[in-house]
Amino acid sequence: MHPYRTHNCAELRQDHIDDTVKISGWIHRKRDHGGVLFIDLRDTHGLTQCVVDEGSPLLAEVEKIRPESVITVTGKVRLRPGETQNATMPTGEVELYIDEIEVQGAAEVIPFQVAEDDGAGEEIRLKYRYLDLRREKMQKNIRLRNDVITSLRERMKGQGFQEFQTPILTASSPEGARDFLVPSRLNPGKFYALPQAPQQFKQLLMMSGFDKYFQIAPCFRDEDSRADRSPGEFYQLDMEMSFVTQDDVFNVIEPVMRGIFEEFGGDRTIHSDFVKIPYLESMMKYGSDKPDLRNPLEIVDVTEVFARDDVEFKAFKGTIEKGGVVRAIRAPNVGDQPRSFFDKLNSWAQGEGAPGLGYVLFKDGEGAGPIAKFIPAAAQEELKKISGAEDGDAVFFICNQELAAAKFAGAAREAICNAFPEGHVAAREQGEFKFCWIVDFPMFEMDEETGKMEFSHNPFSMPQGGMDALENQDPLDILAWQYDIVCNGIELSSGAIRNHKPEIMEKAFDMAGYDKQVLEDKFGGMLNAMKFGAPPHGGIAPGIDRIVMILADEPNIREVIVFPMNGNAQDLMMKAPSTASAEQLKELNIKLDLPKAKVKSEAA
RNA sequence: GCGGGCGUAGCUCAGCUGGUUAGAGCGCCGCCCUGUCACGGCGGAGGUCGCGAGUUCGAGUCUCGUCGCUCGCGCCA
Repeated sequence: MHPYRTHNCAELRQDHIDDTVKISGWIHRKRDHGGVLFIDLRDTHGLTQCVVDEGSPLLAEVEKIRPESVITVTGKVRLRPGETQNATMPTGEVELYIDEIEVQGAAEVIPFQVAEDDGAGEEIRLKYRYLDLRREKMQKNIRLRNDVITSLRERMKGQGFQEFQTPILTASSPEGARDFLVPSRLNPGKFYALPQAPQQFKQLLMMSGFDKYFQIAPCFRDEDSRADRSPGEFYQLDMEMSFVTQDDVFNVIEPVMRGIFEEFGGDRTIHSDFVKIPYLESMMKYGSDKPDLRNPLEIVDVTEVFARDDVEFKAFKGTIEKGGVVRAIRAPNVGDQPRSFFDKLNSWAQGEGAPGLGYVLFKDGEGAGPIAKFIPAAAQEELKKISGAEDGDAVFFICNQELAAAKFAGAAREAICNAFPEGHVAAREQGEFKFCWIVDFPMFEMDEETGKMEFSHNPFSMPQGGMDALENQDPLDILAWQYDIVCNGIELSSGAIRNHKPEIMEKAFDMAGYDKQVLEDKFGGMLNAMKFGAPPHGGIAPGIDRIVMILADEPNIREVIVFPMNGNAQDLMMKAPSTASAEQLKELNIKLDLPKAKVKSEAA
């Protein structure tokens, strides 16, 4: 007989009755009745009830073994008597009568409960992640993650993509997020950077003649965390292909996404259309470049109404005179909402730093609410016309400079939708995945603080119109072959048709204020490669953690990562990051120059 | 870097307007219990109320500072 097990903890059935079997696992629960004692033995597959029968010499020993200890038990499978069968357990018809028991790994008293969700906080869960991972929900999430990744691989391979591995120690790049740096011992004073994405490598693979690349790629970015952004590192389904247009990339990735969400989405439905929304339209209608299309509210521009001479709302007029805009959101059928509905939204807006959230409620044929008196009837009619509002609807207003107004209107659109009671006509749709492509991103944007022109997204994107556009269009009007894919308000990925022409590359970087020397220094490898025959190519890189997070219906991305860091990019279990020894630093030619406050807290 | 929330037993939390010995559930320890499956019963241990200052006759409770966690903004494919 095998030393540890003949079956796993989910296998035993009536077929096994009278067999002598051996199973191993963790003690999930113990129920001690004095004479007879039950153990639910757990492994990753399931649970099996084991019995220490009355009069067994093992009783005293077993009573002392704590929950979460690992044991191996040997004994005979027996049918459970009549009404003691448990229909809620797959193995509930039978039980194992223990003849022998061996403790493989004793457990001390555990800091939180594994067998049930006792609400333990994240800090302690991360410190004892291996205990947390034993819990049913985490096992399920991680299994889902594994299944998703397997399926992604198969779907990509099925479309003829080859899987690659690219370097982890590589060069820093000036665009994008902050890099993680790794000092080089062999090259004093020099540093590797961890890749923010294998961007250049995958493009170089295209230039190397591989047609279709993909990788389950680790990416490293030294940026602050969010609920949907794991600090430090995350994984992408990174892909790139040659001789393609934007539509070709969409046609490859849409069936992958649709397939994954159908396969693992349970009873949630996927909208068949992956709607394409130009960036500018998305910012106007949804106030965001990652709109949640389950929210039916739309934003409209009503600047002209508030600019009318007969409208006397000074707060908005002043902003309009300084070039600002007024955006409006129609909230349907809120005539019967209590005053608190509007007050809560107003205090939400104030909490966001706005003066408030003005509105007009159209009720009984006239406009009501705090600012209605500044808007004469004719102008109110105009507002109704533009926003589509009818009697019983309210229209909320946001006034600011264009970008700020768009962003705040986007936030207000979400806040208003969230404020609707359950079952409201405009409440967020449930049980759906609504995808969209955001396309036609601007190539450049103006940094509001410095007034300098910058790449608005990826500097390697091909400008629409190529060299001609760069030379002859207003830079701020140039669009890029740059796209994002969004699901339920979460940005899953962005991608682009890349710039594969060195002269366009040089021109674009020049326009973004990069010296030719910088381009040489930082992207010399790829720029050179472009001069030796580069195919047109493009790709995309959907975030795997986010996909799994949506599929698992988890509000926090750390719930689908085995060993995540906390919000401050610390691994509480492994105690990373940690200090380096004097020897290590010396070897790397590094001297520390720490801020005073840090030194103090370190000492304390 | 900024703003909101939280910090009380191993875990999750209660503790009203400041007032005697800070509570509950789970867990833990002991005893009892022959069929449970969140087993049950009786008893018990366990607290720097994050830390530091202040106000007060008196602070878990009020004030200020500080640290930690978390959510959001900034930042960021």
